[in-house]
Amino acid sequence: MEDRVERIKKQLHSAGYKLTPQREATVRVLLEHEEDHLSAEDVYLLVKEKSPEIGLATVYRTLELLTELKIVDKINFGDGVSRYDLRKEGAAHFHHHLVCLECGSVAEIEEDLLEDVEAIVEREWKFKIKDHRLTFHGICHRCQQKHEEK
Amino acid sequence: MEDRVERIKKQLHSAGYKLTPQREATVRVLLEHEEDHLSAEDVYLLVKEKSPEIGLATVYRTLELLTELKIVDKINFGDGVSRYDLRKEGAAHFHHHLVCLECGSVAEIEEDLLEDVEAIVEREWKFKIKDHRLTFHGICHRCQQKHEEK
DNA sequence: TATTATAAGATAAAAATAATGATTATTATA
DNA sequence: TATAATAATCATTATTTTTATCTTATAATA
Repeated sequence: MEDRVERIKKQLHSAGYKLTPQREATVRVLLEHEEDHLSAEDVYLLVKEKSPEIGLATVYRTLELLTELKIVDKINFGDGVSRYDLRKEGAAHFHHHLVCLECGSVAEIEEDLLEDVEAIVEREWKFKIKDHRLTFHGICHRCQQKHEEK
Repeated sequence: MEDRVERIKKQLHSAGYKLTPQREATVRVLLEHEEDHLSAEDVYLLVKEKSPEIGLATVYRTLELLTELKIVDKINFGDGVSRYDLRKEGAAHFHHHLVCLECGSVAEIEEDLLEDVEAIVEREWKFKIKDHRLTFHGICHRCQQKHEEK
């Protein structure tokens, strides 16, 4: 945990920014909720628990900054709010998501899976891929089982 | 064009909705701009050119309805606005996008490309896939050439 | 320490979307 | 065809999310 904060601090520094207490608090919330997909509002409320004096605008600005530095990814599952997802360290590519249409759960897939597809796209469309977003919408295992029980 | 409107009309009917003049005007705008990725505002302005009496709320509701019926897909490229994209007829799956980070152009890929990946996800994660979203962010062919010229 | 730059906080503003309510149009039925 | 029931519309307002502004505070540098 501490070393990850430390590394993010360095990333900020090398881009000319500082890890202020507010920014650190925000980063820590993101680290503590790595599995979730928090909206700006979610992050704000969680940061507020520990640092009640922080402002919403600061959280927004921090998330924007972290997105710019590719420390987090801003994603949208179609529910109207942007969500922020910490990039895994050393991950060349953004991970994928499985969004359950019934219970709303969001699972992550770390494996790349797209290597072949990307090779095809780069070759056939002459498009230089920098990043990708892949989300599957469907029914998660648990919700499928619920149906079977009936 | 006419037959596509006709088919969308049938899709609406079979779901218990009607193709009102306002809805038809909206659908026609979508058909005429199939290559673009229009925001609700864009659609509204275009529909207004031909049917100036239409209201923004109607456009929003129509787009919502069309999304519900899977006639259009609501997508988000991360720029804050939802965009609406007509589903290709007979397309079992939503097409993919190539978003250029430099010029902002959005190209479409009709080919599925994900069959293998989906098979893996369904098997390994026991996730029943209903739909997917795949977007590549990168540099389009034209922008790459611009660089080479320099 | 004085000066300058950067960041924070609070609030207001903007933008996008959704909801409401009154009115009109359409469809089905008598 | 007239009437009732339903559905859709417009105009407006409200809500939600995000961004901008302005002042104050903090930190870095000369």
